[in-house]
Amino acid sequence: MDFSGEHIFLVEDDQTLNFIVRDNLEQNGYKVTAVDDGQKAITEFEKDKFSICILDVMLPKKDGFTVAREIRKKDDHVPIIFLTAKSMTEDRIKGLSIGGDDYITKPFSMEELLLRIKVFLKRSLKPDNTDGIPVARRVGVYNFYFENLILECGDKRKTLTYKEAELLKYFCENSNKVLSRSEILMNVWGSDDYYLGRSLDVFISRLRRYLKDDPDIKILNLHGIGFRFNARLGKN
Amino acid sequence: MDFSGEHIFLVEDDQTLNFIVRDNLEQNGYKVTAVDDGQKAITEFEKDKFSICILDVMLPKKDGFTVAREIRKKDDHVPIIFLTAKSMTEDRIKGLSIGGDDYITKPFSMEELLLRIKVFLKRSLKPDNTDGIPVARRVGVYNFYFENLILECGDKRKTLTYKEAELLKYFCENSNKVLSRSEILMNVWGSDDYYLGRSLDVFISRLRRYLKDDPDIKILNLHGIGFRFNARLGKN
DNA sequence: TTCAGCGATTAACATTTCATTAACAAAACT
DNA sequence: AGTTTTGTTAATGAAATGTTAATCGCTGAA
Repeated sequence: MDFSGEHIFLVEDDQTLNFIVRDNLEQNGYKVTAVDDGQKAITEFEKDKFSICILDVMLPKKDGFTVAREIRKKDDHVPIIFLTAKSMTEDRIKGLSIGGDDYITKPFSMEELLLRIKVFLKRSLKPDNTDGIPVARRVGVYNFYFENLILECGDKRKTLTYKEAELLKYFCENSNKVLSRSEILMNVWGSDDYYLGRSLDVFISRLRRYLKDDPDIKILNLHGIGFRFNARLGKN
Repeated sequence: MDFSGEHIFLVEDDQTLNFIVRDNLEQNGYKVTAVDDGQKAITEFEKDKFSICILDVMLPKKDGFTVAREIRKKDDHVPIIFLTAKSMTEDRIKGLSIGGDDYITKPFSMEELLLRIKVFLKRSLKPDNTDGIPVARRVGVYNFYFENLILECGDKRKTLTYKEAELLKYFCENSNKVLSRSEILMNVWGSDDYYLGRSLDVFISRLRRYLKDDPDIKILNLHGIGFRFNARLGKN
C-alpha cells in the first residue's frame, strides 16, 4: 500500500528525537510537519489538514493533552498518538489502544511507530464494515460461506467445523497451486509434525467427501510433495 | 440507539488515562465531566446530574469508595463503575462495592468500558419507557413485546425476565449471523468471563425451551465459536 | 429486623462435538 | 518384494455445550 500524500503532524520538543522521527517518516513517504512546542503546535495545526498527529506529552509551554484538546476542537476525528515517558503509568494504560487514540512509551522503536501509523491510516481509509453480510465464495457448484461455516450445494447445506472451513479457505486462496504438506500445516495449524500430518490427511479425506458433488473439484495429491486444489472459483 | 446527551462523570487522577478516557467517551457522543481528585469530585458532583459515574479507586485526598459513598448520599441510583488496580483481590472489590455497581480492573480496553456503559444506560433507560406503546416483533410464530417482557404464542403468554428479553432482542437484531460468545457477553452482559459464559448457556437453554413451539426457530451452536439465531422475523 | 420470592450466577453432572491418534488398507515409489 | 506415503474409517479423550438443581444476593412485605 502506498501512503504518499498522507500528512503527519509531529510535536516533539527534544530536537534530536524530533529530527530522527521526522526524517524516518519522510523516508517512508509521508509528508511531515514538525514543531517543537505546544504553542507553535496549535497555530500550525490550524494552517493545514493532517491525517494523523503524534504528540509528545511533556512539552514546554503547553503540555500534550492541552494541545490535544485544542486539536479536538478543530477536528473530531484525526487520530492522535501520544509519546509518553516510560515512568508514566505504563501498565495502567495498556489496553487502551482500541479507542480513538493511542500512545507509545519512550523509548520506542521507529518500526513500532510506523506500524501504528499504518494501522491508524488503514482504519481511517475504510469504515469498519465487519458486520456486513458474509461473503459467499463460489467453489464449483458450491457456495462457501466461510464466516458462517456453511457449505451449500443447491438446497443441501453442510455446516463445517472451524478447522474444515479454515482449510477449505486456504485451498481456495491457493487454488491450482502446489502446496507442500508443511506449508499447509504451518498456515492452517500453525505448526508441523508427523501426527498433525496424519490429521491433515483425515481432513483432506473429509473435504473430498463434502465436495464430491462437483466432479470438477479435485484435491489431488502429489506423492511425497503435497496437494493441489483444483476448482473453478468465483465471487457471488 | 442514541445515547447522545448522556452525561458521564469521570474521576481519575492519572492525567494520561483521564484524557484518553474522556476523549474516547466524547468521541462516542457522550457529554463528559472529568476531574482528577476526590475532593473536586464531590463538589463537582453536586453541580450537575449524571447518567453514570466512573471512579478510580485510588485517588489522592479521598479514595474512590469514599467518593462513592458521598455520591450515594446525593443519588441512590446513579450507576457507578470503579476502576481498580489489577492487584486488588476479587472479594475485596466485591465487598467494598455498593449495590448496583460494577468494576473494571486496569488495564482495560476502551471497548470494554464503552460496552459496560452501554449496558448500564440501557438498563436505566428502561423504566421511563414502559408507558409508550409497546412494539411487537414477530419472531416466527411468536409476538415478542420487548418493552413489556412478553413472549406470546397464540393465546399463551410467557413473561420473560429482563435479561432473557435483552438476549432475545440481541439475537433478533443479529439473526442469521454468527455471534461469538464473547461478542454476546460483551453486548448483553457488558463483560466476559468463564462463569458468565456458563450463565449464557443457561439462558440459551431457557430461550430454546420458550421458543420450541416454532420448529423453524433455531439457536444453533457452532462448536468453539458461538451461536447463530435463525428465525423468520418481522414487525407488526 | 427476618423471611419469602425472584432472578442471576455457580455448581454438578450428562451429553455432544471435534481434533487427534490409531489401525489398517491401498497406492506409489524403490 | 519391501518400504514409504496416502486414503479411510474408527477409537479416544479433552473440551465445549446442554440441562437441571443449588446457591447467592437483592427486594419488598410482614
